[in-house]
Parts: sequence; structure tokens; C-alpha cells
Amino acid sequence: MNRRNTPTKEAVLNLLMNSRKALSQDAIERQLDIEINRATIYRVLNRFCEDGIVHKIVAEDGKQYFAICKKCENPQEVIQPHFHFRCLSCDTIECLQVPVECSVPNGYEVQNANCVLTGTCNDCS
Amino acid sequence: MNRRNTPTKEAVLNLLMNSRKALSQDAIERQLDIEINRATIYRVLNRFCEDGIVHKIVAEDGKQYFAICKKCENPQEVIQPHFHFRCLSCDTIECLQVPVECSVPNGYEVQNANCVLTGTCNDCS
DNA sequence: GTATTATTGCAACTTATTCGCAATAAAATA
DNA sequence: TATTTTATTGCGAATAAGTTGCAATAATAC
Ligand SMILES: [Mn+2]
Ligand SMILES: [Mn+2]
Ligand SMILES: [Zn+2]
Ligand SMILES: [Zn+2]
Repeated sequence: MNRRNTPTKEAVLNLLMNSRKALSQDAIERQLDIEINRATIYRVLNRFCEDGIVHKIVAEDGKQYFAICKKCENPQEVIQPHFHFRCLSCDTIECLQVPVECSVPNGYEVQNANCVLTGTCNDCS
Repeated sequence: MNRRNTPTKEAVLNLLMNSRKALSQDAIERQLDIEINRATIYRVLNRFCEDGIVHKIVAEDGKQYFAICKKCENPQEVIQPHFHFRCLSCDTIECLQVPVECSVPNGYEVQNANCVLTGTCNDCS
């Protein structure tokens, strides 16, 4: 399935690239200048994920957040799982450059990790 | 607000205590012999959380899972955050006895952690 | 310029969780 | 034990996040 360039795709990608934070669908919709349908935003984001341009974080609020990480600059390279930090005060999520290291019991095989610390960020403390 | 003993409370607590895994609301409802309303199960679980008897894990499927951990035997003691493992094959979550250690940038304060590794468990690999 | 098909918008749907409210039943009190 | 108090429950409705079917639109290839 070949990908096409569209204003929507551009706009969402720009937002994510210029954001220091991971963004949720509604945050993206709010911050966009052009109006884009909710379902479309999700579809664009999921495509980015499939293509390895973006990664998805699920927070304890049950919502999905999307971020471009440093490593994503080079999509060839596999993004290694890292911690995320969610500030309860300003309700933003950011990638920490701390890799997740956790030894699992024998016979267990780790494929992915979703790790989110919560608390107060520097701006809010 | 004083807590009362009810068959519902007992049943749910028993299930959790005898389960090696963290359970979601629907898993609990399925496994119970007595019929308990969905909303009630959530309320019971949330009360357990408030009381420190149970802790909640949110997985990347966006669902809440509830577990009694070793440390919870002594509710006085604060449960230290630990990793969890979700098996994509048998769709269960269990507590790993691996504490979450992650250094955060200056000025950041960690209050809680929600860390879930995904993959295949020993039974399923 | 035309054909192909990826992308979009819309509305409807699903699934998880919560909430209001009246009925029920623990536990405290008389 | 009978009565009172109020925590707990069940029900239905509401909320919220995310997905899906479908027809219309518009990139891209030819
Ligand atoms: Mn990240
Ligand atoms: Mn646990
Ligand atoms: Zn903050
Ligand atoms: Zn398994």
C-alpha cells in the first residue's frame, strides 16, 4: 500500500515534529490550524506508527499519545523502548531518554514496553 | 466513609487473592459464581484501590487490570512500583517482582508508575 | 488527460468506564 | 430485638476514546 502526501499528513507530522511532547488525538485536533476529522487524525497517526515514524504511548488515563522520538529520525533503526513521563499538572507526556531495562522470568519473551511515570514536571513543580 | 462487608466484596477479593494474574472487570465478572453488576464490580475494585488493598494497571489495550501484590498483604507498607508483564497470547497480566527504577530529569518528581511489558509468557512460548 | 486507488469526511458503532438515583441491607444504636 | 443510619447495590443512561463502512475526493501513475 503506497503512501500519498496530503495536507493532513503534513500538518500532523509537523505538529509532532515541533512538539517536545507526545500528543493525543484531541490535542492534535485542537492545535491544528486546518480542520481535520477525528477519524482521519487517528488513521494518519496509526499509519505513522505502522511506518515507524511515530510511536504510541498509552497512559494510565487510558488515552493514546503519539510522539516522534529522537531515534525515529532514522526509521530504519528500531526504536528501543524507553520511559515516558506524564505530568499530572499540565497533562503532557514526554519521552525520557532512559531505556527500559527489566529482566523477565525464564521463558518469557519481551516484544514491547509501555512505561509511563506520573508526577510533576519541572515546569509545574 | 466506613466500609461494610458484603458478599460482593468478599467474592471479588477472593478471586483476586487466588489469582496469579491481574484481572479486568470482565474477567472478574466471568469468573465469579455469583452474578454481580458491572458498575458494582468497578466500584468495589476502585474502593480496594483507595484502601491500598489492590493496585490498578492500565495496559496498552487501554483496559484496567487489578491485582493484589505481595506487598499488599501489608497495606501499611507502601507498594513500590514494579513492572508488569502482559502476554499477548493468553491475554493476562502479572506482576513482576522487578521494581521500576528510572532517573528523571532535574525538577521532576515521580509519584507513580505504570509499566507494562508485552510479549509471550512461559506458558505460551 | 485518464485511470487507479489511497485518503478523507461523515455517521454510526463498539467498548470500557462512570454516574445518578432509588432500592437494599450492613452495622450502629436504642 | 427493633430502629435508624448510610454504605452498597442494580439498573439504565451517559461519557469518552477509538474504530469502521461507505461513498466522495484527490494524489499519483500511466
Ligand atoms: Mn517515546
Ligand atoms: Mn503489580
Ligand atoms: Zn507539567
Ligand atoms: Zn501467556
